[in-house]
Amino acid sequence: MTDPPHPPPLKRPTLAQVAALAGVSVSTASLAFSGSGPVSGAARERVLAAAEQLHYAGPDPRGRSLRQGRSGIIGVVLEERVLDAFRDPLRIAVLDGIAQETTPGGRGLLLLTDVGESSLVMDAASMDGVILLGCSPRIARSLDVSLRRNIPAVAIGGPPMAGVLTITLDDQQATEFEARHLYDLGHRDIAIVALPLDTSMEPGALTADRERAGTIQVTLDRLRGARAVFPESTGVMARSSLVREGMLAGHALLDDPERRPTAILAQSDLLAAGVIKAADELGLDVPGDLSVVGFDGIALDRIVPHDLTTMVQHAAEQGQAAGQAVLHLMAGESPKPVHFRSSFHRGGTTAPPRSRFPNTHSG
Amino acid sequence: MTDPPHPPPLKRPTLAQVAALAGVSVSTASLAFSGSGPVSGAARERVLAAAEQLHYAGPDPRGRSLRQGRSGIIGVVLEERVLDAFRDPLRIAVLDGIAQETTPGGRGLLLLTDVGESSLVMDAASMDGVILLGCSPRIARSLDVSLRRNIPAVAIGGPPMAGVLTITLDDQQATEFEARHLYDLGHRDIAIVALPLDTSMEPGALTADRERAGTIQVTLDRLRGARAVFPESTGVMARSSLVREGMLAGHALLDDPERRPTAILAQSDLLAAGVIKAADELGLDVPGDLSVVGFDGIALDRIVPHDLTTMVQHAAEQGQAAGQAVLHLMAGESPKPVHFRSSFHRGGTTAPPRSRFPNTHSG
DNA sequence: CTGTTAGCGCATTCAT
DNA sequence: ATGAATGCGCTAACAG
Repeated sequence: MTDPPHPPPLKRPTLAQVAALAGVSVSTASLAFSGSGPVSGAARERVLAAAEQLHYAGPDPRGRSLRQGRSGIIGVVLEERVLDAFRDPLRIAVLDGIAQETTPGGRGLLLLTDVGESSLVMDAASMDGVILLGCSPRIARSLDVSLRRNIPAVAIGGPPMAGVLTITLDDQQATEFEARHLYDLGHRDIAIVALPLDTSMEPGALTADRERAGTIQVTLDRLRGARAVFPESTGVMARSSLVREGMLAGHALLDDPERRPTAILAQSDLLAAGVIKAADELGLDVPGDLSVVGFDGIALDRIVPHDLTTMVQHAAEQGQAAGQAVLHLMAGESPKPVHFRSSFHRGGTTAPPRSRFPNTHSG
Repeated sequence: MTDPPHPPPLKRPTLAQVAALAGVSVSTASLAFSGSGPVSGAARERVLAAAEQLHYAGPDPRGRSLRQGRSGIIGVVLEERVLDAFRDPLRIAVLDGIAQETTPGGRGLLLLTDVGESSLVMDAASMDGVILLGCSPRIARSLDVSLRRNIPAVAIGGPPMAGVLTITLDDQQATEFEARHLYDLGHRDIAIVALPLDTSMEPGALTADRERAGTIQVTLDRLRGARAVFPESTGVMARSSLVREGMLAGHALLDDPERRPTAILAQSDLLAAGVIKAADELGLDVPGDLSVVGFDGIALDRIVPHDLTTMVQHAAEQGQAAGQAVLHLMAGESPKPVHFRSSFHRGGTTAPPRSRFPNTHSG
């Protein structure tokens, strides 16, 4: 925060000046703008004319916000830089849902990226409410400030936190459902392509050590769901939810024909798309040689020509629910916690495993 | 704005209360927090202790912002709803560039979607500066309010507007360059897949009427560039920059073998990817049977297995430039206008057209 | 219908 | 090094 000492504060006309020019009191002028009180048509006319003449653009939000005790701004905390956060179509859909609910009524969304000196931002910004996207414990630090300010907070996913209305997701159960789907098809040797376990972790094999050090709830939950069916399953951790990352992971898991799993459970659709592309490059048929499931249910049908088997998340609705919840909290109400369930989409990327021993094929 | 009458303003501790508890004056307490003046270590200690005890989370941004005349908030105006705006990877990159430059120093980005009652938001939000993304004239209305408030404004692309520092792009020249590339390869019969001409326009054929009614600068500029080389060229207008839309457009242009162009100039890489997919579906070889160029230079190599010939825009840098410019304006300086040039990327999706009359093939 | 009064919470003079 | 006073621009009570 080493700005030049005093960025010259532009001089703007004030309501008092307008009132003076119009020959009315400030309160009358105020009413003329807000329309929330009885003002004679003539008075209003004069005020507006005076405003026009002075290039007065309406009440200054700063004064208004100080007086009213609210700013009309809702913060959205992202855990990554914008580029990474919005590369994920799911997150965009969530944000869109939030925007749909909250921006009517003259409210705005303040984007806060929780990187570096973000706590400064949370300090400096005046928000009426805050929505948290993403959910490592590091975020708790930022959150702490909001809570101390008594700013209503809503989180989507993530661990339950005191003072935060959390919109809960079924990551674990949903993944377990998928895993069971693979199990029921006959798969016994599956591999996982996981999302990052921690923001500061390098991608690589999914070792027990790294898992223990993991902090990102959604990754851990989905892992847990997979382990409920395949306790010994392992795999690789990707750097982020990107097709490219999925390809790298896919090659890591599939390049060696000796140790190929019969199915891969990817923790996002984009990762799954990458895995399928890797399989394509290796000449493997999906689902003939390899079953693949994703997670999210984003429209992927143009990236890979497959109809991906996945768990569909209702992202826009999650965003809307978060938006509604924070508005309710701001109004002093006590909205009930919401839980979202994913829906299973049986696409065309899963099938029974090809027998390892074609000659025992009892057909 | 029909909120319940009086959303109960949460009671938060004030600096005065902290000062009282600490046994110092408010000004001393203020200095203890801002650190911008001489305070004895002992006094600071006492103030911080008192703050801790009262759960005081630091100076309230509202009072501070009113007093200092600035809020630390930079507005970003989008012309569409979040979902549409951020489906475009280019826009995300631009936003990321903006964030990189502006969010250090404790500033936040306020997302303003210019839909519906947006002008309310521009009225209500206190911003120190504003950056405009997208550029239909409708935006001028929103802008008007900011300008009247003397809020520094920077636009990326779009028509020059009074009072706005515009970061100019070379859409027209860049498209002309691409068109000439196709011409030089021997193409004489090309079709255009255009971005929307107006936010309220249905997709369909690119007629002269619709073009005249077009309002979106970037689309018009790129059309103009194409026309500089192929004055008679026509094509279709897509609904937005999406692969799916590109496929629809591609089929519209390619399904009838009798009237197939030898090359398609798409106004975005995503549209180009869709065109290529449509060509694939029709059994057409790219670039053998059809040359395709895009625009933007986003990393597309995982969506279609082609290396797309395109004009690379330096999106992140554009965002950074806009961020820097608005910061300079806020500091009272007069930054110079910036112009960005796209770079031509010769990929593998363009080649000379196959002769229409193989038997005249003079090889 | 209109004007008067009184702060909202804070950073900043200018004294001491 | 500290404190007292001032007002940033506005809106909400209340009084007329």
